[in-house]
Amino acid sequence: MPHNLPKAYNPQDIERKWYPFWEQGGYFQPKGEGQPFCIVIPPPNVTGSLHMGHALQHSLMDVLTRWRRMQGRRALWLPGTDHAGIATQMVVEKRLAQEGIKRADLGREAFEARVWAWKAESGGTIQRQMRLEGVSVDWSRERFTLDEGLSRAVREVFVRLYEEGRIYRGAYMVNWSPKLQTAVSDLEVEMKEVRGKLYHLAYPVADATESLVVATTRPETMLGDTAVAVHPEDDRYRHLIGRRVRLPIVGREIPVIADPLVERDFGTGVVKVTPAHDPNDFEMGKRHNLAFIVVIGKDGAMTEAAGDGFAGLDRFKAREKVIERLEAEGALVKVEDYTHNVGHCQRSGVPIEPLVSEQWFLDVKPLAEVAVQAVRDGRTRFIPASWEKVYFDWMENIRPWCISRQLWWGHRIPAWQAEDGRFAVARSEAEARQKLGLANDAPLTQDEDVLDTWFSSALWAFSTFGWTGDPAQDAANDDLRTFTPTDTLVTGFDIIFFWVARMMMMSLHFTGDVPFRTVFVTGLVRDAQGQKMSKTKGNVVDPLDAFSKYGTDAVRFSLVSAVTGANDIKLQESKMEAARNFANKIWNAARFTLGNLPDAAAPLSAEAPPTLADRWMASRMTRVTSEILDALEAFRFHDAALTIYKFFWNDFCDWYIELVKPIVSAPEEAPERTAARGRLAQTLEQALRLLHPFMPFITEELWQRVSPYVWPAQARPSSLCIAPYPQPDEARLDAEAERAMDAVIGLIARVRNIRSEMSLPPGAPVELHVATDPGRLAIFAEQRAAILRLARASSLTGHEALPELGFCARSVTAEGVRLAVPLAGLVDERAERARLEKELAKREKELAQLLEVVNRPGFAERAAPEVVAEKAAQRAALETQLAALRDTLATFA
RNA sequence: GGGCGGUUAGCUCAGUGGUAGAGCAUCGGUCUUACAAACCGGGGGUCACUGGUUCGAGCCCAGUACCGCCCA
Repeated sequence: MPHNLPKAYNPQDIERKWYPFWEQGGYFQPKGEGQPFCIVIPPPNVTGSLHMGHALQHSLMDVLTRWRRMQGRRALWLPGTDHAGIATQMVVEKRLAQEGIKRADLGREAFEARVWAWKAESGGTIQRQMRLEGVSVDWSRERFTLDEGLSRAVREVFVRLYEEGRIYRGAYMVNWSPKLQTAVSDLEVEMKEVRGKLYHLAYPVADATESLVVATTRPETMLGDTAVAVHPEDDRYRHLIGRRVRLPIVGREIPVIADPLVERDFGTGVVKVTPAHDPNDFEMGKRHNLAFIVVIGKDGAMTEAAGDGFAGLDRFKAREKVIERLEAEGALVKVEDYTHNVGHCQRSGVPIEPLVSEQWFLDVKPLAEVAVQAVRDGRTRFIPASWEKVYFDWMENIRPWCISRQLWWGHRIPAWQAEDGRFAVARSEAEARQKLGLANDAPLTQDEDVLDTWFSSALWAFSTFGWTGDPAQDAANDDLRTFTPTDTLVTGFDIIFFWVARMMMMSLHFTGDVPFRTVFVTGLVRDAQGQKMSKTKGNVVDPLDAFSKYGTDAVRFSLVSAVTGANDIKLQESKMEAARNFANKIWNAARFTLGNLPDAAAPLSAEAPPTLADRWMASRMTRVTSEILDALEAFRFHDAALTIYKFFWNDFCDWYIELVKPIVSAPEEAPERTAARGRLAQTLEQALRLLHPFMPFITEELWQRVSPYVWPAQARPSSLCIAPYPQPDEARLDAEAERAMDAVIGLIARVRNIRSEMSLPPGAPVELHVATDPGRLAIFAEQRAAILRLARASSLTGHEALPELGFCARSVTAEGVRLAVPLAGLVDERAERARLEKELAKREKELAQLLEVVNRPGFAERAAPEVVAEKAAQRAALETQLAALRDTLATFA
């Protein structure tokens, strides 16, 4: 017995040892001359740790990469991490806060040093965890968004976009997070329904007795109102256009303007205009040359301009106070409950303050058009394709991207200002001086802001390969030439806008090609109840806990099996348990196989011809292999996983192993035994190769043990990861063997059913009589031993027609094979009669359903000929079965 | 308000227009020396609803209800 496998599969024992073997063996580096295959990883937060979403996506990427590598492709899965500006800075600030330190106390340089220190301390966690996942990434090509190379790419891209006039700087309305003290992009604003109030305020018209009533949800901004507006075609107010109203509390006189942006049916149809604090008002303010009065500062508190009694108050406190004052002045007409959507900072949760601020913007519109076209042309496709519409909709309504952040952790904007106030955007300080025509020692100050993290992520698909932007250098860059455009991106739908769309734009703009050919979109991993996992809910499942509980292979398999389209996945213990059981099944099938192999690990000769079971197995293997390949090519992960699961468990274990058992474990040496053992080893070996992308650890462990019996020593690959992925071999398709096996399996199943239904004692041997055509009888005769053993029969007698056998249990298989099991003395006749009636009823129902189809008017003429023929065959088979059952029942009367 | 997705067995979900499937759960029986994390057998479904197309609809079309997500 050339193995010492423990009886039960214990994942811990085997999962530790293979990753170092693979990594040290360099198996994950692209090799050879095969067609390249490349995936770049969505870079996780460098200081983060693994969650179930990673586990899902990494499992899928690993399936694809390992599969392609085994197919002989020059496969590269490039890993890396993201500096995650806001998230990381927040964590470090929180840690500093525990020491009672504020970021401002430290100053920029010291703070940055602290972040790097934190990165050094916590960094590496996710890489270690990824190794536990078994991901076949090439660590030698690992990248980090703040690496020198990637940073250079960021500067290059920034400078070029600036020179092209696509990046510009200016004071515009942005989404300001008073908590984070930075601008954020539109995407980082989450609209939340808020139950608030709608305040109706009366602004008296100057030199008149009437008032205009405006409705607002944010009365505190009235301190900064510089107009009220009505719709130009609103007859109710037409006469007031151009007049002035007096702002309560403040006393300022402001104009009544007409603007088509005003919604006539909102409130009274008159709106207050606060150009400095509302995006719509900002537009109106510009159109009508209104004054911009900033009454709310970046800290969310009222400014001096808000006036006495308000300056310094928090914006929400100020609201209360404004209301008090308005009420006192009699300007508060009414207050009603009002539910509306308010933008909140996605990261910190606080309400966003729209305010005007000096920021850097990227005009993405022209880039978006190119990126849309690439998907329309099919140069990049989304799977499922329905996401393309989402992508188009967003891209077609895209607005300038605010790319500057008032943070310290990130890529500092490559813009320098001279003492005279002029500034230059450049790749370096030296270049800036040159551009400004300054001396080498002239003082310059670099822009304080950093870039949105997603700006560097947008370059990920080419910056990671060492792109420089210099045509000569890039042409000489092997990796860049070989692996871009990459093949597949696997990512969540939640970052299609943040990341996928922006990579499309940047890659197309700077490399002239798409970043990837296919985007496979995944859903969210939710908890067993379908709730989104979150720390506050406490329902987060740590993948590492799942790995140690069920085994990494099992968790991976359960995740991959759950992937259908981009549907969300509910993480269920029962699914992981089932996968663990599957791993155990594989383990034990290998134990059986190895336990029947000789000590000498060498390929076994096959001097005996293949048995029916062998031919059937080979044929099934071929079919299953092509089904798996079809599924993988089409990203149907669930189908691929389920196909191999059913094949391994139902075909290989339940039938093939059971059928070869007596032969392979025969006590005496014989060519048949050697051949059977060899074929068993080959089948297992091939199945392990099919399974490897899904369950890398257990398959490597077992393959290392069984492959020496299959591969000649010189030809044997040193690892399963580089062994060839099975190819369907048409020559091994054997319809005849499949038909014969179906008959054998059908017969055994009928006998087992009789046994169980008649409650025959499990050990009681039964005599089995069968009647069918001579061809099948010959098959049964040949398979006699197997039938006797698996049906637990003591004898098998073939007949042309069943003879008089006394009291029997009788049945008929789907193929029309009649069978009888004499039961005299074992059970009473009524039980058998009841069983037969039940079966008869079942078949009659089937026939009735079938006849309904067949006899439908028009069926014969209009249905496809194959279908008509198939139905006819089914009908004949059913009628044969029914006749047999009725014959039998007649003997009871 | 616009768009997208979902509604199939007790639960979670598959399902290419041709007699509804899986895993778990359930019921009955088995320690049959690879595996009790297993084996053998069984039960369980007006495929949300209403129309339409078709010889034939879980699948295609239109609408309704409920649930979820995205965008405004």
